[in-house]
Amino acid sequence: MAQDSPTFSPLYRQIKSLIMQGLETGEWRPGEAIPSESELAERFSVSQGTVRKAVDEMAAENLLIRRQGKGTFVASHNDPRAFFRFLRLIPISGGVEPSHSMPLECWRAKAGPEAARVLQINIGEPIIVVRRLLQFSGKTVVVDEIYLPGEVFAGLTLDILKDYQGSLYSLFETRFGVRMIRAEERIRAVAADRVSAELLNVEEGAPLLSVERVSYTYGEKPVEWRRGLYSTAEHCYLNELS
Amino acid sequence: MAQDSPTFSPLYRQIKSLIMQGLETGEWRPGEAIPSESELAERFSVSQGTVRKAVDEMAAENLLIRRQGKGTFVASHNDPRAFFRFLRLIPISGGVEPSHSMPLECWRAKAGPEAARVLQINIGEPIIVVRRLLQFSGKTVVVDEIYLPGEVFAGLTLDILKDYQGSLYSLFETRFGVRMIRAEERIRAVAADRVSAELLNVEEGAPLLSVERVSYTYGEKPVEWRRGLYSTAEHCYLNELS
DNA sequence: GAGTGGTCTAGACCACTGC
DNA sequence: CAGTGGTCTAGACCACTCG
Repeated sequence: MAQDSPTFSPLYRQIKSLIMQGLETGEWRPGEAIPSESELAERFSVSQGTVRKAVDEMAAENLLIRRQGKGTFVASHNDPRAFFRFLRLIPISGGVEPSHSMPLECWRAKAGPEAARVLQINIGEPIIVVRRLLQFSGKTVVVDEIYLPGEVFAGLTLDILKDYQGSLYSLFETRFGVRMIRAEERIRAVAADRVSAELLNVEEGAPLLSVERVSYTYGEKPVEWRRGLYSTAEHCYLNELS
Repeated sequence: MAQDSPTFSPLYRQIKSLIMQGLETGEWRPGEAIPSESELAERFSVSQGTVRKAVDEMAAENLLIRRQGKGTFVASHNDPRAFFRFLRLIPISGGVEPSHSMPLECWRAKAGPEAARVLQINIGEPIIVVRRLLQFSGKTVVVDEIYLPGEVFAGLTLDILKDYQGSLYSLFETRFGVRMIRAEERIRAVAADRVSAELLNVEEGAPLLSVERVSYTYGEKPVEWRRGLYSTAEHCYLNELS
């Protein structure tokens, strides 16, 4: 027999949607605790187990963080544990190195066809372009070019970037209320152009990793397009497959 | 107060271990169904919900596959849906291309220091080395060199590799009873050497993706060390971050 | 000790598959 | 229709954090 209710959605998913709404509307902000499971159960008139299943899924998606005895918290890029969530670069020699972001430029532009397509905006709409370096132990390992929709990040300047201590996504979150949830990276090998070669201190034409990233916020909305060139002389991109 | 029982392990994890044992010992083989939740609950003298939680975790780890109305099955690399689980290469133009593995050589050797370290065997122990190409739409995109512990894959020959229809991991699973569960890939950009350049039909010195993979079977045991050179002229390595 | 998340149970019912 | 996984409930108790 055919499926009885083609749009069947279990209760816990509806609860999940309601909690998602609370995140999107800012009812509960990154870093804050959401109400306890029993409170949510009462508010939504379901059993605690059903709330639990909704929260379980969201915790698995890195949207919420559970801490036994304390509560359930909205995930935040300010949390130092989240720092390497999107940066898969590690030193070949092993160990952990201090990293540092060094913004170079920040200017306004109009979206070309490609940026418009990726960011799902119209051609000609304002965008912001950022160029920056990423350094490990003082050595430049990544040169990034970052394209942001101007509407969302209105007011972003080089000074803001330079002054901010912490990761870029932490800045986006606290200053612009934009929380990156998910990203896709497309990786290729390319030859270093003259400018990048100089910045990365490698020969012109040396092989580099080209990492193109599109980041999404709530509702699968793309809000960042980034292209990075990684020098893999002393670092490598680590990926866990499972 | 300090934690009362430092080795506390919830019941569902113990059940999970028991089910894991069933997988490792081959009580239930890849592709087969494991007993129903109620059967397992009775066998282990726990409630169905506890079995459920154990199975949930294993399904999340791609060890088991649940199919409503049918049962719970041991994950298998023979399942066509598992084919792209470890291969993150896609055509830039989008779409799906037929891929084909072409083994070139297969010989015996003794483990050098590096292979021994990675595969956690002793230096000088027998290993098997395989060289092969991966082609998409008839074009060679990857050249792989694969190092396998000789003890585990005893009897592997070039003819076996050539005759087998299906993925390499599918062969390992059905013929040698070795199931790959997890892998780590370390990615760098390198310049094409003469031999690889010829095979991949690119210029010598052209930038290539170097993908080093270590694959693990049950018990975190490494059973494959692989180094691939990927031509990213028309393909790219796709990674989802979340 | 009060409050939180984490575990475990027992039972009812729903959705899907295949005979 | 019987058997499977999937959902939902209500309640008990455990482990952890903090004041």
